[in-house]
Amino acid sequence: MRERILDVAMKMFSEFGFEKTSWRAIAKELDCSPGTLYLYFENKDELLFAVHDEGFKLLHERMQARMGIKDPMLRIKEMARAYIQFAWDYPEYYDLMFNKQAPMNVLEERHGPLDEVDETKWTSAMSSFGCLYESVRYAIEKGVFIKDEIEKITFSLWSSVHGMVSLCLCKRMMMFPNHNIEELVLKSTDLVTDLFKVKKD
Amino acid sequence: MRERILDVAMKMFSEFGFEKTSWRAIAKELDCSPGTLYLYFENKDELLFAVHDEGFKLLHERMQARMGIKDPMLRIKEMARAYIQFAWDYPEYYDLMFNKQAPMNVLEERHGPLDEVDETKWTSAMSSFGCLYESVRYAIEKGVFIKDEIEKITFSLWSSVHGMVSLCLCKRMMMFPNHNIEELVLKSTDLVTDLFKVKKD
DNA sequence: TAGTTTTTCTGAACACTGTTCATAAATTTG
DNA sequence: CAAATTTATGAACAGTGTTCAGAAAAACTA
Repeated sequence: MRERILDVAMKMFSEFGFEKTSWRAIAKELDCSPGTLYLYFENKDELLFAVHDEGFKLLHERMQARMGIKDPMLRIKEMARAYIQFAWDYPEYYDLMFNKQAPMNVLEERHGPLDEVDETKWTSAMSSFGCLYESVRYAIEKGVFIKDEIEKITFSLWSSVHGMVSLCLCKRMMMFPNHNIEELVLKSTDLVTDLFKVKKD
Repeated sequence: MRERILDVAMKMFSEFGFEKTSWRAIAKELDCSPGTLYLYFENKDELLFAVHDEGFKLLHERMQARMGIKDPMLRIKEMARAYIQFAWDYPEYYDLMFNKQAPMNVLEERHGPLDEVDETKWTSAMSSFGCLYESVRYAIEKGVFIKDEIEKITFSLWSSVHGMVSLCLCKRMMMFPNHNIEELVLKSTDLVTDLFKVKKD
């Protein structure tokens, strides 16, 4: 039953946006009363957390699938592409995973103040991040990426792509009229990634 | 009167967060009825748009103040710092300016679908962006930055910093435990900015 | 000043939200 | 079959943004 709710909720979130999908509407779609949902999710934030978690599982799948790529540069670029594609495919999940407060409230309730919650408490998100981290480490090891703190490089890379995607999804791209936005994102991602290459000439 | 409302609203948004500041609460603070506010703002989205606009004016002030810096590299770094500091100073405004839907709804109502709204309709935001764009152009002209499409570089740079700030404000930094987050942001911003320098040796 | 028009404001009412809880139905257990 | 336990209900609550007939205040006119 819990899975049925999650399933219906995710479909409705994808279709109408999760801000416009009310508790009552979900109940109606499932032919049950609003109260019933509370037997399976403590509140709306918990439902959103569950969706956010499923989203990370989907993202992780796509990133994990590229971990086999031997060429370090290609692997990172393909990962970035997968990340971007995920955002285009599931904009509502992406929003939940990286922008919204709601899912984080659950973490906060469970484990106290967020800045004291360590990475082991947010495993779904960590596994996706782990793919990128590991790939950056690999690229440095192979002498393809510049030598610097892995955390710094990983964070920079991730922030760049997230920033682009986020600005697009939040419709803050009016300063680039006459541009194919999705193409600009891909081109810029390539540019940034290339910047981390060691210069040898 | 309109300014008085805006003033009180901004203070309340800063203090309690704009999601938790209700129309009624603002009215109460102003000792007037909820209906009165509708004489000056058509709805909550318009109020949020006005706040978002004021936010951009503040940001633009800080960026404009750095336009006089002669050293291209230093200017861009100082601009990034100013941008970041703005986010730490006014997290609620930042959220409104770059993450939230609400203010964009107003633009959409006024000028149709967002992807058809050109940059002239979003002047407050454009002026801040213009500072960065101009500085990137300047850095390329002076031979400090690599030669590439200005749009691509500007977008990459802006996305990086926005991405970092955004991830911090949205509390998505648990993957970096034992890190001073604000320091990581500054160091990573420096790193990324330096990557755009032309290699001459 | 008195009367009329115009502007400003009110607060009850509406439709909606997430959430709670006594009650009822269904199911499992003895 | 009866008792106990699980599962489900839907009215009720306090909250949200928004609307609108009517009241108060201000401005203008005679």
